[in-house]
Amino acid sequence: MLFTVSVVVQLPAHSALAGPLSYASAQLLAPGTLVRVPLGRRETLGVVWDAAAQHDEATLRPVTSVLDGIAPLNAAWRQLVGFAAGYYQRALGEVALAALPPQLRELDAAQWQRRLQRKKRAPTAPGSGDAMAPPAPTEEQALALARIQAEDGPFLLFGSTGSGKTEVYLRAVEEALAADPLAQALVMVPEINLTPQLEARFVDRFAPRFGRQALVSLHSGMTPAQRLASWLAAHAGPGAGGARIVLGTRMAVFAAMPGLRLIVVDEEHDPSYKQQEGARYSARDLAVYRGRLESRHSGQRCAVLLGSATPSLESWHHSRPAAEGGKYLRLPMPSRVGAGRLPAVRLVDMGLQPRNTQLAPQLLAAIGERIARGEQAMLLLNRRGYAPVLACASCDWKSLCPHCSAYRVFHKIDRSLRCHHCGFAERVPRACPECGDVDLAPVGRGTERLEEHLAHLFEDIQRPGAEGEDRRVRVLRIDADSTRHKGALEEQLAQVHAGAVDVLVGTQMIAKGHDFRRITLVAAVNPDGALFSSDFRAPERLFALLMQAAGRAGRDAAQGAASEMWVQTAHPQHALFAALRRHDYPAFAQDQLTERLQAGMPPFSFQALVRADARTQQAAQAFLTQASGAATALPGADQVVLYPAVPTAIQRVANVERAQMLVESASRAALQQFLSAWQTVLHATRRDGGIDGVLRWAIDVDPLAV
DNA sequence: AGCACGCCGACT
DNA sequence: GTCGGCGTGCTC
Repeated sequence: MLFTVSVVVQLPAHSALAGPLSYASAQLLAPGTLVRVPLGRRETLGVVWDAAAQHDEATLRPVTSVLDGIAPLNAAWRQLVGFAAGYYQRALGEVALAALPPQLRELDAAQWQRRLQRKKRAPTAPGSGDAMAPPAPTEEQALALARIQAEDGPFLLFGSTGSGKTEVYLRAVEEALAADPLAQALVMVPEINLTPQLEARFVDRFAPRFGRQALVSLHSGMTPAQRLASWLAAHAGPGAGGARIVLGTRMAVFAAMPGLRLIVVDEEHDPSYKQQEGARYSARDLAVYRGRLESRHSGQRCAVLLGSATPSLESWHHSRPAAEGGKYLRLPMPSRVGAGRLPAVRLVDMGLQPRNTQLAPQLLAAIGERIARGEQAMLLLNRRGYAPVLACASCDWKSLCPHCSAYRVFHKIDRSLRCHHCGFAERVPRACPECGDVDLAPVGRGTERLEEHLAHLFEDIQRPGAEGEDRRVRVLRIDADSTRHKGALEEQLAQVHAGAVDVLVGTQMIAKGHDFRRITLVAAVNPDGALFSSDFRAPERLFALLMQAAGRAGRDAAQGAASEMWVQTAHPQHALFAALRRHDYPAFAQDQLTERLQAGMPPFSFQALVRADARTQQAAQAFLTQASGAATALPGADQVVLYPAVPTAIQRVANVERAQMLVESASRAALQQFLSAWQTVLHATRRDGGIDGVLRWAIDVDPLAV
């Protein structure tokens, strides 16, 4: 007797085979079982999806092998994957297989057996249990924890920088795990860079009690073997000697965890939670959905805890009072732990400075004072390289990228012109390629140039120190360029912590999460770009960045009162800065939400973006226009607005022209219904629409940048 | 997506 | 005369 099983395999949505495939099997295979199946000429990993049917069809190819020793993926996991595939408009198999560790795909039956044998060693003994006593929770923390215990959530922990959100996470995890020996917790952070310090805190707290192997990490910086090991430990669960706590980046939202009872999303506003290729899911939104699913399937609550000092406007809006329709429970923690006060915000009106002033004299003086006192300053400039453009003084040549509609950035360190979009790099020409003039001048400023400028300004200043000691001012730059090599970021951060740096210059990567105790002055050098950006979320990101940066300063109680956040701006009267000055996120959010409501933008409407890549801009737009013309009668179309096709912000990247079309609706359900119907039309338009040179297209649901 | 098959240019 | 370019087409 042969059974028929349906199996999902990795095939992209635009292939003719979108759904599960049918195979024959001698055994009855439970849904969620991992199998290897033949597909065309190759063999591939698949997941059994539906319950087996009983009829035997002789025509079906048989399942090659079953990955035994690994429990079937449970119903909650399968439903999460199914939901994500539907919501983000991707093939089921693509999402399912992308959610599994890549190495699992590569192991054939024999290799899998060998790995199983190797893994059969005694589990490590739990620790001795003598952890350092954690600090007593503050009143605010205790109150937040009590509500997390007592209510359903999802929760939005709205805690200012330094209010001790991490301590709340630690205790919430502790309580969740204590309630049930089989319980598991998932804790997510936005960036790999932030995992080591989070890991350290969790290991300190939990390794003595549960053993080190009870904590595993999942992020793209790990080797394939490590990722597989972590994933298997999470999937095995505490009952089989596996993991109790999973720490990770957005990919961890898909970790198989049989006993999941708590999901924490730290810095929930961070754009890194949105995947930017393939299935463009939001790990934060999926976390909320997963919490509901896990609760429903297990009959026990799986709590979801989102945390931020500057929540996304979506989450903030969701956490309005329940009487007004709010679905999340807001838990405010306004105070800073340890009496460290938030820094005073000082706005420098750059309109009053001579044109092209890079650093205002009063800011320089303030930095000088900090250095003289042996304190540190941090300068933020969101532009790496020396100058964003190199231009000829006598003709109109500029350092345009030959492959993109963008300028190549001048990097003085290796005298190169580098395109930050396609990677194309060349040595800086000796003379203008157009007219031969040797006078090529950098236009605008990046971190390299700021670093150089500061070194020059402080050339003759001596920092305090003993006689005979090298007392020159030490400037360090940290950005994607300075940290390209493995371990470089850690090494540079260590220098800052050790006090071997007086002035730190960097991009936003230094504003996030790192705890610099000796920094007492933070300055945003040129943040104005975001004030009048065409991206309606730019102010939200700027506010979050500045608040987060301000939080870097004055963490040390002794210095807190004197620490400062400086902002150089040509628009000091802007409402964003007024709110920043008062550290008043709620006021800022209220302003923004009012604007969004009036303009009918998210969270008061729902959006999707269809992006098309083509050989010519004309083809990319024609494809979208034609597909939209054929969409008027589709279900949901009457509640959906299709905007005209437009070139993307950077119209050409690596010689590919890109266009996009915004789709908007006041109803999420209508948008969903429309998009899934429209997929067919888009496929057909690509296939036989008669437009040459269309390379690919993709839908981005809930896009972050429109 | 892979991985084939399938027809036209520069080389062991 | 072959090796190999990537253009269509199929995979339960």
